[in-house]
Amino acid sequence: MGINCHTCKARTSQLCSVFEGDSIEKLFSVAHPVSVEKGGYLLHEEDSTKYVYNLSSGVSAVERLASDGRRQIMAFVYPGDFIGISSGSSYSISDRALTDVTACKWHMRDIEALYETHPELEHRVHEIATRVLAATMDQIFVLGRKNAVEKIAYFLLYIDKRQVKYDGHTDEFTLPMTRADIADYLGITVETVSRAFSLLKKQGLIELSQSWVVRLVDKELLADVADHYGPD
Amino acid sequence: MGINCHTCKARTSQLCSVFEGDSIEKLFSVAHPVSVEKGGYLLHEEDSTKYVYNLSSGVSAVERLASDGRRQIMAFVYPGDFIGISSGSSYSISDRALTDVTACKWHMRDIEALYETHPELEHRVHEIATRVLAATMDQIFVLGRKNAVEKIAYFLLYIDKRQVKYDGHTDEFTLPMTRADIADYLGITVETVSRAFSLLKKQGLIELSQSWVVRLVDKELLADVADHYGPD
DNA sequence: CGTGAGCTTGACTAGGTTCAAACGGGGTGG
DNA sequence: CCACCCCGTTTGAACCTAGTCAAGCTCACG
Repeated sequence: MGINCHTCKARTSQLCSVFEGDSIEKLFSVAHPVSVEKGGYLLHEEDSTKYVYNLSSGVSAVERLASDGRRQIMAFVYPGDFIGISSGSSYSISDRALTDVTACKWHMRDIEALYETHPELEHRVHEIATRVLAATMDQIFVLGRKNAVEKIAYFLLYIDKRQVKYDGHTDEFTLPMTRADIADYLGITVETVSRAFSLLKKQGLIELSQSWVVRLVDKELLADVADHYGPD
Repeated sequence: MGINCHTCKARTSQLCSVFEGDSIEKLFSVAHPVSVEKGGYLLHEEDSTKYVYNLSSGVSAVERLASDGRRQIMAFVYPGDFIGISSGSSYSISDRALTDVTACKWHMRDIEALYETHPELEHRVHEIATRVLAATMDQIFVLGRKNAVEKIAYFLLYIDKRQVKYDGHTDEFTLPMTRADIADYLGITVETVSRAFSLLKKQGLIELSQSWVVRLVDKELLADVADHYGPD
């Protein structure tokens, strides 16, 4: 899998950054590198919650699937992000790779063993949980109280904050997720996502060179739209 | 405020139960009892995150208010529940008392000081955070992928699980929140909440002796409705 | 007994879903 | 190499769920 801490995109993540310089080997020595190809699952609902993951490369989606096929994506996961925070003995969520993905997997027991020599580690794990919670609260507001266009504007700014930019173009990025994924993240349908993209394009707030390559032309205005769009 | 650990409804909460018997005084001695009357706020968005709260009596609502008046309730808080898990230096949420409320307030520093003598305490705090996260994930699914009737059925079962029952009636309870609160929790309008209640009543799944006194007649069927309601 | 906040109900509207068709681009096999 | 096909996307039109606006009701409280 060729994961190397020194070149890893997650090197500066909340977890790994506790270990400076070569001491990172202490953490890496108990890590189990995993790689999953696009469409596969890093994590299944029914899996035991013994393990936690730190994404090294690629993008994945934390999702829940109902018996009748309705899907809800809880979060998109980027390099350095954490997966596996859970209560109970099995996850109630799955994690699907949107691109080919590599990650470090740890037995939670091994992480906890490092708490003694690196007390800061425990604080970080706790910090990660509260940060995830804060992001989740944002999403609750978006799902409950925003209309389709506001949701898409919010989504684009959210992705913009996290996504690696193309070399020259500061505001252009490639979406790793399909329209269906976006729809399932925002609680709307594919068609509505597509119509909202078209509308923002027509208004000149964004440009789409390919359907999955987005350029944010006017972030200020986009933020206004994310705040409020509609009559008056 | 007359809070007394021995009669407190939160005595068996995740936090307090770490201290058995009279040792609870160690926790209580650093607590600041607070009481807020119906409609008041325990917590404001702009407040510092130094403090955490454990509700002793009453019910409150964790909410976020947008500048244009849109409100989203993140959770209803019952005795024993925690408030104040947050990242950053100020809360991005408020907590409004739905009834008269009493709570224990601690400086987070004082709780952390107790970690040394009671290591279990730190685990509990962490456990609380992950539990809150799990509940929040449930809500995301509900907001994103359930229709109005499913939302109400889900809501009633959710309240049923947490709410104190009337002496004789095992399945009858009093709602501390208004229809508007329910609407803001589920991301719908007051009218839609009211119509869904009427529909469930007409179908014989619930009874309403007063608009705020609910009896769940058939929980099994209600659970089915919460899972799926609509065409086919 | 009157008042008002909260709840219910009705009629209409609108935003989003559903169903359907057409488009586009990338990959495969002839 | 090109044609074809498939998957994801876009667009259109009809439909429907939930929102909006408005009126009337209930009940606790002064």
